[in-house]
Amino acid sequence: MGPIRALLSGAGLTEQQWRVLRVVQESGPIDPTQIADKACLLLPSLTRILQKLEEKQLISRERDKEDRRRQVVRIAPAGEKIITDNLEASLELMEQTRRKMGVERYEALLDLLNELDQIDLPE
Amino acid sequence: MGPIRALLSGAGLTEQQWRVLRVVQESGPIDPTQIADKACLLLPSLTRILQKLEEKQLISRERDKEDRRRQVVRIAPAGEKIITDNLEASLELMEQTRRKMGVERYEALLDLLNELDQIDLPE
DNA sequence: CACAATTGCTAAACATGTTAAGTAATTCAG
DNA sequence: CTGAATTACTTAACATGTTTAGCAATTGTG
Repeated sequence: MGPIRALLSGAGLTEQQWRVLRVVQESGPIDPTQIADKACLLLPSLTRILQKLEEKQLISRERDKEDRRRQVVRIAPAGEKIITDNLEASLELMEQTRRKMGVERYEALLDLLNELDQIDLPE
Repeated sequence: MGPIRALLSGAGLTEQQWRVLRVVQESGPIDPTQIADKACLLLPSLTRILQKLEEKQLISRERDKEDRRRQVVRIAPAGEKIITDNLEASLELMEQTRRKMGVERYEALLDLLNELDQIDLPE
């Protein structure tokens, strides 16, 4: 992730803030619990990240009207802009790593990591 | 690492503190730069960890007499005890994961991770 | 309906990762 | 030999991982 972090630091974002922003952008209005699930973050971490993103006005939050325990998170215009400004370069960097390592080996690595994750969860 | 963290929390240690302690125990008197290398830690992180381990009297530190920029870290008796009390269970937990995943797949995962590490470093 | 359990999130405390500066000791070039 | 690198750490600041508590809203049950 080193090169990607370098790219994002130019936009004033960390790796996780970027991941959360992308999840919100891709999924549309979404609640924090689902964001945490998709971005592989625990809720306490996400709480802080959402606070930062909201301060920077990259997202907006409001209470869910059906269930007032929940929130609805939406991406804000400034957030959209950061994504369009950086998504292409970010994907290219990932693609580079994938190619350098070899697509097959790369996929094998992801599979093995998922397997490890599955195996260790039940403990 | 979840189960191992649970084991170590009983001994009042974190995963990294344990890793550093083991490196010091295995290598004998050693300086922080080499510890950081073996334990895959950056020096700022290691500085704090050594401070904690020293507070707990699990290690001792002294200046190197040849080069006073350096330190020599040694394991203390209480540190030895923690290791003998926990090493076996810790190794057994790792072995379990290894077996559950399949020894071949496990080794393949380690190889692929090393490869990824090598590939991304030169960037 | 009242109350206990659950759910969704936040707060706080502690440990580490990461980067940038700072300090003291040592080395090296001119 | 002396001032400019370099080396070995340490400190500080910020972000996140992790665990444990806490609070408010909601749900389930008798």
